[in-house]
Amino acid sequence: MSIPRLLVVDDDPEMRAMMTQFLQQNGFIALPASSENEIRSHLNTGRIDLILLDVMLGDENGVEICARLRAEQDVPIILVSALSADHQRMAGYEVGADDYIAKPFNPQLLLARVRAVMQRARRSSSLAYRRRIHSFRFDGWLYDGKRDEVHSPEGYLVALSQRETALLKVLLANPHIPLTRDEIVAALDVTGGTDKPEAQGRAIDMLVGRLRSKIEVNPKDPQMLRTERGVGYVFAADVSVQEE
Amino acid sequence: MSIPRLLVVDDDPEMRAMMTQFLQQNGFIALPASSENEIRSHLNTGRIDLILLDVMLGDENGVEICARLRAEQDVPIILVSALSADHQRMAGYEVGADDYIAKPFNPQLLLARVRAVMQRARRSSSLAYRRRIHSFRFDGWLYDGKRDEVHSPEGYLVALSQRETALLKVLLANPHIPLTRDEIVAALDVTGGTDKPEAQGRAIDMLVGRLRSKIEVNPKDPQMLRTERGVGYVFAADVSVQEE
DNA sequence: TGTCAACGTAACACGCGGTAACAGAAGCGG
DNA sequence: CCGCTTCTGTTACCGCGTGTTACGTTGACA
Repeated sequence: MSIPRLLVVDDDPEMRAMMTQFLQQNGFIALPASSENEIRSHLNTGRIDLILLDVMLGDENGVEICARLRAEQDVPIILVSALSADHQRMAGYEVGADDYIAKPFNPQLLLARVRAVMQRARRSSSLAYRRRIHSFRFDGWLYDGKRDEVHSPEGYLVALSQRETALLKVLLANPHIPLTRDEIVAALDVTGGTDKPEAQGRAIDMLVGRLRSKIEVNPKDPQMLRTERGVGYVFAADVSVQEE
Repeated sequence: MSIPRLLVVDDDPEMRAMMTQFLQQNGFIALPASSENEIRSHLNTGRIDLILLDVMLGDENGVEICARLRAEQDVPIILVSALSADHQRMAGYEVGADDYIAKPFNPQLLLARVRAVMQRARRSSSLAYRRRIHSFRFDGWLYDGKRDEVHSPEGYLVALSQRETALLKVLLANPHIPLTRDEIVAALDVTGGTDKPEAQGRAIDMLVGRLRSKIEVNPKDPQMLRTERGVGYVFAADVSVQEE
């Protein structure tokens, strides 16, 4: 499956950072935004699968923005607000929001809602779903999101295990950012491996090593999957998204 | 559009009466039901636009019923429950419910949710209103629901057993989402095989294997019926509904 | 240069899932 | 009633992916 691209709209920089970070850790691509203009620019330039929209946006109003977007586009929207009063909720639904979450929220619940809404959207049209599948290019390599396959620069098909593919996807979604082992574990648990709650020993190191042995020219001197001593791992390749 | 027809499923007669009455007063046609059998009889005899399904149904379980219905039909479902714990919510969403309401609820909120879900269903193409979906196309293959037959991309008629066909239908109804063995078992028990209550050993694995051997080009490297280690099985083909 | 923690990885262990072989069960024709 | 066939669940075996452990290596820092 392709990696969902979410737009996180909140005028509080701290809140925005926290949410994007959390979503990134869980395998999503999360893009920050803070105004209606930014939302529109994102919608015009790239694919967006779902918008998390704060209701209180300084001088702008999330509910009204939601109404305007709904009038034009079919992108799923989840409203987020500190006001959980019923009438607020209703205002959200009446305006066409797909869901409504009250702040502060349980992160796991947020994930469940996001998935549920996206699942609904997917079910509603396999055509729209097909358009969402995309591929990545990185340093001559190609990850084909359609078939979940990886091709070397020479065109050979490289067989990666499920878990290795999952790791690669997490890296592709977070290029140039150092990921701690815990972050990777969190992201992989979503992508679907065995779910041990915590402390998986050195499983991540092994996984990284195995992936390196398959996609690095010289695994002893990794160029793409670099290690940041004391921190974690960084994907240092030039990553570009390949629209299908 | 005609007047929406809702199905109110609750085992408490008083609650049932209250809800149907309230919904009737607000312009809906509300039909009472108290068991899975009654739901199915309604779905078979007339149009139902949305089901309000109580989670606690005496000896039956709303969540499981929801899973089974979802496997076959695309009717919108709102789960209703006295338990509002987060994990309960998630169980509902995971199973494909369109929304989840905690009892006791604000009547106005109930109305808002019902309208929101139906609005969504309408927006998501007319799929929800095709009560009887007969045929599916998937990766060149054709499942003819009218004759319960499966045709290969080359046009050959492939003979599937009753149980294999049932599994295929469950998969077609849930493309791209991982189904656990338990979910598949639940769905199949309805679709009509032998009904052993629980724990069917590895029957599902066998069934999947046999279906693979018949519809996969290379059963050793399945492209459509993929396995998600530690989770279950995913139908990864491009599925499109074929209007009759 | 010595020390120690972090990292790489070989070797092992374990559990999930594929599947061959077998066993009932149900249908069918004689 | 008896074989024969077909369908389907059970059991057992095995391969493979993945986590664990152990040990060697590297690199930062005093």
